[in-house]
Amino acid sequence: MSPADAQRSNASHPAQEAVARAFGAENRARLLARYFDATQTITSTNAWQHVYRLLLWIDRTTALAHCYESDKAQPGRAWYARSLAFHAWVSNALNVSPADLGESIDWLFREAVKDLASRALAIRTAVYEQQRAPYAGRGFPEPGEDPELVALIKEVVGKWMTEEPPEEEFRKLTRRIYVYVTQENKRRNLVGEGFEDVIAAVIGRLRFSDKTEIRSRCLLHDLPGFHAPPPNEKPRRVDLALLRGNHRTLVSAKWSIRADREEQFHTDFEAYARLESAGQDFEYTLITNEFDAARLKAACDRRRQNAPLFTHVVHVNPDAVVATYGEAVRGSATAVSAHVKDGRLMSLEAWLEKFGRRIPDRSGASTD
DNA sequence: CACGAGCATAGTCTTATGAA
DNA sequence: TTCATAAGACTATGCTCGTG
Repeated sequence: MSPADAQRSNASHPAQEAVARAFGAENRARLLARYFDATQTITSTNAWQHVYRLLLWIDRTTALAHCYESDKAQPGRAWYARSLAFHAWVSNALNVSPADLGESIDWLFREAVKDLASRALAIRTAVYEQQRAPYAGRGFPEPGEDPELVALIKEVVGKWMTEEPPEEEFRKLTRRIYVYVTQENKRRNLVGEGFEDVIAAVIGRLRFSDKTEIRSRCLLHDLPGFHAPPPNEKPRRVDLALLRGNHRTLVSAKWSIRADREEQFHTDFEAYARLESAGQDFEYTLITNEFDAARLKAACDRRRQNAPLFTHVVHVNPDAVVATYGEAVRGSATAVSAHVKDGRLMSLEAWLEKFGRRIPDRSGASTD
């Protein structure tokens, strides 16, 4: 946190008070501190549970835990069955009923947006009146006017209405619906950077035998043993960097993966390798919550020259992927279950365990 | 404080491929 | 022909930072 950030953040802020940037680094850190301070045990084994409690959410169109693109997860389509299986698996693993899962997950988003809705609906009345004044009396539409949506509502529930609501109330309703629906689009930022934050927070709270320094979204050349890029090249950032002794792990943390974004894995690594200045190996590890078998397979198999691109490919919980695909395993899913079995697709737990055990004295030199 | 550029996050939508 | 999978393109959004 920079001095300016520290100055802005007021320690006496009550938890519910409005914050300037609900999804910003400062507020995420504040919320995560609150969450983890109230959490007794954080272990490699339950790390994935914290990830899901904090970040996983319910897809409103299916009312099931989100694991795949919404359009392919609609009732009757292939991923609806898998979404059901995933929902069942998560509920069971978190020890809540399928009906209550929604209240047990998505903590970070639900906390961050708590006062966003009311702020989105708020109108600075004086300014608003002034803005509309020149057009007064000309029948200009009011904000929230949406005859089609109103017609839809009336069509479905109208017969239960004892009287016709005033137009103004319908405008309030349509505005609230709009805010509610579009709120979902704001999730992406929080999931993405929040994923990095949560992993960093978990690692920071695990008791490793060796001290580990964790940096989020830092510049590559601020890490030991990396050059600054030439002036005509933009500086590189690393999602997550773990430093321990002379051991450097660069982590790419992606909640989900798409083909076009995969290309970046390669160009990022190419830059990292080219700008390496210490003449020593570094790890390049992917952590993801992607559920698509083909994308996971591609990440596991992706190569650079004569070696796998990623030192490790880590999934929040591969058991969830296996359970989601269920019995009907074919195509890429076959390869993925093989990768799970042979450890190429690692669980977050296994990766944290492995990381916690490693002692960086490969050279045999004294660490004193 | 307002504004915009630039970067970054992710999900959604569209098109291509291949198998039944 | 139909459908799921796979690959790729596109979009909605927020934060940070610099500028006026």
